[in-house]
Amino acid sequence: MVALHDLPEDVRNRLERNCKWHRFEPLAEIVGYRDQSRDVFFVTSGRVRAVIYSASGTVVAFRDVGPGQMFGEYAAIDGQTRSASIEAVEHSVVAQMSCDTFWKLILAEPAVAKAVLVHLTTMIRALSTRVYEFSTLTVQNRIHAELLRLAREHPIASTSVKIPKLPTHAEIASSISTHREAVSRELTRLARLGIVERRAGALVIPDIKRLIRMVEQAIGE
Amino acid sequence: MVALHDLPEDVRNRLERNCKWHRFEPLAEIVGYRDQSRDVFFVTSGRVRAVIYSASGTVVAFRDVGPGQMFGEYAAIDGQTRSASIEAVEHSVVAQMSCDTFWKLILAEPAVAKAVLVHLTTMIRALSTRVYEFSTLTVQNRIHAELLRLAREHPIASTSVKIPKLPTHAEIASSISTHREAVSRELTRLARLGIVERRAGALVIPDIKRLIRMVEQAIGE
DNA sequence: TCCCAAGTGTGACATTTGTCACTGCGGCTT
DNA sequence: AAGCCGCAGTGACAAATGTCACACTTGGGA
Repeated sequence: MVALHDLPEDVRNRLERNCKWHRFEPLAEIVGYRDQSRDVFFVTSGRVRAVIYSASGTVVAFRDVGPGQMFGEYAAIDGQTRSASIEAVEHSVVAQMSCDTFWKLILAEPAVAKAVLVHLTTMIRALSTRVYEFSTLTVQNRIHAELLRLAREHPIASTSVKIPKLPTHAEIASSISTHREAVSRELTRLARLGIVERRAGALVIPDIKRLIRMVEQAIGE
Repeated sequence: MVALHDLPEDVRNRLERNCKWHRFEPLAEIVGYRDQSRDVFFVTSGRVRAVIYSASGTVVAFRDVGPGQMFGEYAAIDGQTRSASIEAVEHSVVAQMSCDTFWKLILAEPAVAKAVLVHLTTMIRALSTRVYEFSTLTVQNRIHAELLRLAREHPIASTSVKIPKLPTHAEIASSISTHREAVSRELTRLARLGIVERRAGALVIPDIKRLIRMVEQAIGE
C-alpha cells in the first residue's frame, strides 16, 4: 500500500489540491484498456477492479484495488498504454493525480519511492505465482490455492477460517482462468469431503491446515 | 535496461569496487528459488535464465537476462525470498551488489530510480500479457504469439523475418506453458501453410504481417 | 407477496490438451 | 566409421477441461 498518509501534512495538502476527485458507480469504466492517458489514481473509498475483456467475452481479472491503494501507475511510470481496464465494483471515490505530479512526488519523497518499488514487486510476485500455478497445477488445485488466498485475508479462529463474502464463482473463475462450472463443482466436492462448509453467503473452512497441506502437496508434485 | 553506464564515472567506480564478480558455467545455479539472500546481480556477459522447476519436473521459464541487465532485484526491494531460481544458460560473468548498496544507489540517483521503476513495470506488463494469453488463447495461438515475440527481436527484411537461433521446442513450450510436442506439431502445420520455413537452426517467417494478422485475430476474438 | 434476476448445481457431451511410445536426424566424440 | 545423445516429428490414445442445457435457489424490489 502506498501510504500517502505518512507524508508531512503540508506536502499532503498540496498534493490533494493537485488532485481531481471523482465518484463512480458500480460497472463504470474509469480507465480503458489500451488508453493513452497516464494519470495515477488513489482509491479513497469503495473498490475498483483491473480486468481485460476479450472480444469473445472472456473476462480476465487482474486485481482489486481498495481504499488507500492506487491504480494507473504502470502507464504513469513507463508511458505505455493502459495495461487493463479499471472498472468500479462498488460506489467509489478516487483521486486523480497527473503523471508529472506523481513523478515529482516519487523523486522528492524517498518513502514514496520505496513504497512504489515494493508495491510493484508485490504485483510481480502475484503475477509470477499465477503464471507458475497456471503452468503446473490442474484446475482443481488452482481452485484450492485461490480459496487459500481468500482465506488468508481473514482471521483464523482456532483451526477454522470464515470467508464472509465469498466472491461469485464466476469471479473466482476469472482470476484463475477457468469457468464458473468448475468452481461450482469443486466446491461441492470439497463440501462433501468436509473441507469446506457452505453457509449463507459465507464459506467456512473448518480445518485450514488441511487445505494448506493439499495445496502444498499439489505444488510440490 | 538499468543503465549503470550512464552514471558519473566516480560513482560507477565506487560501485564496481563494491561488487563481487563471479563466473558461471552453463546449468550452474546462481540463485535458488525461495532462498533468503537479497543481493542484486548485473550480467556483464553471457546469459542467465529465471526458472522454477516443479517437483514433478515441469520447468516454467520466466525471463532471460543478458548483458547489461540485472536480476535479483525483487528480493532486494521487498525483502522476500527469491521468486525464482536463476541459472546460467551460457558462460556468464556477473557482478554481485549488496541490497544496501542497491538501495543507496536508487535513492541517490534519480536516473537509476527511474530505470528500476520502468524495468519493473515492463516485467509486470510481460507477465500480465502471459496471464491474459493463457486465459484467452488456445495452445496454437500462444505458439503464434510467442513466435511473433521472437521475431520482433530481429530486423525485418522487406516482409520477412529470420530468427537465427530458434530456442528449442522445449524452451518455447516452457515459456507458454505447454509441451514440446505441441510446438513441434504446430511448427509443422505452419510450415505446411507456408507461414514459416525451417532452415538449419533458423526459422524464417516469409510474411510477418500474415502472422501478425493471425495473432491479432486470435486476441480479438 | 410474488416475481425476477443473479447466481448456483449438475449431467451429458465435445473438444482440447497432454502423454506415451517410438522413429529419425544431425552433430560430435571416441 | 560407429555409436551416442539431444532434439525433433508424429501417431494413437488418455485425461483434463470446456460447453451447453436446464433446473433450482435466493434475496431483494415492484
